[in-house]
Amino acid sequence: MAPDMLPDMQPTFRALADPTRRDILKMLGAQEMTIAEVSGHFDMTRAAVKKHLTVLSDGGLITVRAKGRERFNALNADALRPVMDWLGWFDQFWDARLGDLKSAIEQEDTHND
Amino acid sequence: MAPDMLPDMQPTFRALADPTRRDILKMLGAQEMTIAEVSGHFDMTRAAVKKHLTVLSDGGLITVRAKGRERFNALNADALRPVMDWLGWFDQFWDARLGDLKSAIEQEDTHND
DNA sequence: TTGACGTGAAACCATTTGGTATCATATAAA
DNA sequence: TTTATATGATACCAAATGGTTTCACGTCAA
Repeated sequence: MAPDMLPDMQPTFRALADPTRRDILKMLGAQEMTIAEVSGHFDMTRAAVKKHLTVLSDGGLITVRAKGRERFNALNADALRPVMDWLGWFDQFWDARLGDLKSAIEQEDTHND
Repeated sequence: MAPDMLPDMQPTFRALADPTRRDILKMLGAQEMTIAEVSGHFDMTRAAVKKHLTVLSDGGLITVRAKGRERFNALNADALRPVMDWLGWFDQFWDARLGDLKSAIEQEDTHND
């Protein structure tokens, strides 16, 4: 049972720390978009949006597919898994108002330690 | 049914974006600590740690209780709730490997829209 | 009362960050 | 082929960030 190589979450947490980037992620949840399309939703230059997309890509949160001269940016929600897991550690300190749900999850995840 | 005032998650996401601060949060999960105690675990000055604690406090992630000349910093895990909720929106894009758990959660949370 | 101790706060510094403008390059269309 | 389009990349800038040092202040103990 070698310990799993845990991914470096830092670029992901970093990517999530900016509100514009969080908005972009939600937008990409609806559909994949080119840089120009994403830029159309914000009051900033395409270059600035491009930088945000690079940070999101560094965090693994989006994937880029090239087609001709266009680049389609798509959400990669799986990159949120390590973040969710990290946050999940703090479940033990929450109020009991979600007790039912919590115990269900813990039972399901018992083998995950 | 007035829409809930959603908290400003930005200071919380910001606070989570730094690895030192994430480490501090986990430390405070074990026990509340003074600044000096927290500082003892890091290779940086007390002043630097104090700044991190301020950022964590701004994000609502810790509470500070004064006793004499000491300040006890305690974890406030409830501030992670909005973050978890925000991330939870992306569940719909995950693989189905947790399908059982997911559907259980969704059923439980149906009234939460 | 006099120190020692724990903390707060300010000034300062290098680096990072989020934005801009500008130019280069590859592809699509006329 | 020529031109328009979509993107990449670079230089530049102001502000924020993460760290330091230094000093002031309240509290506990001799």
